Amino acid sequence: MAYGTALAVLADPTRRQVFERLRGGPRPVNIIAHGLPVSRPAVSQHLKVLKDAGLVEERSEGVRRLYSLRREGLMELREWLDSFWGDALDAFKLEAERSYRLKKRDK
Amino acid sequence: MAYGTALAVLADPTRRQVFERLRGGPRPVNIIAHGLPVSRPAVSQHLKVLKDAGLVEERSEGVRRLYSLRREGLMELREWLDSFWGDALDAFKLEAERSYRLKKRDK
DNA sequence: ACTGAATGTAAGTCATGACTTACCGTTAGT
DNA sequence: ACTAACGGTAAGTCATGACTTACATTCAGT
Repeated sequence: MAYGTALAVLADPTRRQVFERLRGGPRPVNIIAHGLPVSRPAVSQHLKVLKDAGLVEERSEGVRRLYSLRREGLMELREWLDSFWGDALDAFKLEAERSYRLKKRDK
Repeated sequence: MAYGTALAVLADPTRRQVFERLRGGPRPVNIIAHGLPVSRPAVSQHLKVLKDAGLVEERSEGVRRLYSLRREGLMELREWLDSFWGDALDAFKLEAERSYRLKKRDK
């Protein structure tokens, strides 16, 4: 039931912002917190929650701790979502690929 | 940012149960509530939230109100999830299709 | 018209969890 | 060794939201 955890963890807007800031690659807490509307400790707490949920991983580098995305943590949630399209799934996949190609093109 | 709403709404386990009970087709509140660990009014409230989020739709039939899934309400969330696999998306799609075929086979 | 089934809504309670500030540990540089 | 930067943790506050019970509403059947 790990998709339930992922849902709960990503439901919080601030925590989702923290998560999204990791798209561009590993970042230290300092940088992640900069510009966010909450304090640095709050970001630390969010990162802990994200880490416990398997959505983020941590690597120590000297005094810094670099956090990065764990996309695998999203897999179960994705599969759960998929499960709502029964036999329509194939058609949906085609649609998803189409919109993906469109996005790719006008980049 | 409707995917944020979907995340928040589906984060609650009870509400998710309500949502999942609609997989089998439209159902009245009565039936949905039966067997759930909460009262019927609680289910009504959950259904309202789900409806406001566009995840569920309601059709009146006499004194009954039939609620059913709105899968389109999940689309934005799905696209947001997709966006985490950059160029690896194609590879992932193949993987998703593979596991889907497997599931289909041993049904 | 009355009754009962089905459901929404109001009001109030209570737990959870997202913050804050204060503090502590650890590493790097001088 | 001192100091400053980096970051995790403790403790306490406060708002949100998931429940409950009680009540109001609406339709179907007799």
